[in-house]
Amino acid sequence: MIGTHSNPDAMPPLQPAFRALADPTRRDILLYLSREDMTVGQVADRFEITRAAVKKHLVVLEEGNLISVHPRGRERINRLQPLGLKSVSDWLKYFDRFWDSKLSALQQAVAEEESKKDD
Amino acid sequence: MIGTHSNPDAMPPLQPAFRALADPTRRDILLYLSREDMTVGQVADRFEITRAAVKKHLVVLEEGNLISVHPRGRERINRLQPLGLKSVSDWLKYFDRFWDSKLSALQQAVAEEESKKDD
DNA sequence: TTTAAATGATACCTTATGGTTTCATATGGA
DNA sequence: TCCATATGAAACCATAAGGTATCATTTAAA
Repeated sequence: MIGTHSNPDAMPPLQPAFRALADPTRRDILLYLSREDMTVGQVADRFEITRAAVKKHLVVLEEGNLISVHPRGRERINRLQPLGLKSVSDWLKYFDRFWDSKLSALQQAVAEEESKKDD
Repeated sequence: MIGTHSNPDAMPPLQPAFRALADPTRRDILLYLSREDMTVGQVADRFEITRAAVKKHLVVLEEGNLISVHPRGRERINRLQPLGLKSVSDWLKYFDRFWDSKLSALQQAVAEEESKKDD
């Protein structure tokens, strides 16, 4: 059997992380946070959408375990959390062999040749 | 500047690929296709949703350059296309240093200590 | 040629998603 | 204490997304 969307516990679920990464604004936020921790307001200043919208994105990122939030006084510091990204990276690693190995390259070449008339 | 969602040409755009990966059913389809090429019907047999729904997923996967489709007679063979996945993997690679290096581990430890009272 | 099989396409429905506006709350400073 | 600042939260909107049902089209096979 493959997948089944279920989460046999243990490591963090993939779905919230993949969901979070699906939006380009959220991916950009992650890039900003990879350079420095930022308050909600600081992040919002980088975009043209409202602070409320940015706040929503931050919640989704937090649900995906891609960032952690740390209250400091009346501010909330948003910090990149690598572990969430790692789980996604690990999922992708499975496919490494499909492009990284010479065997794969060969298979590709054969396959291409085999279906010249298609596509 | 960071991101900006724009695509300076050259390599395939990330958005369609990330979008495609956001759905658990589509990720499962990719896993199936990593084992063998499949017709639309064969893929549909693996799920409980209708063939039409599966077909839509396949279109999204194709738009994300994650699969290629090859007509053969009245069938259409769906094949995993590693290159689309690679672009996503490359995007993620940027974050490797945030969990893979010992420096990062140190930074994490310090950061954790620094915000014990939070969270 | 007639029919069944495999797929494509379209219309329609419900819920999720990304955004905005507006109002409430908490906290640092004068 | 009083006020400005930083967020949080809720209501509301338009559009995207995932599904279904139904009908058209293409191709293998009897």
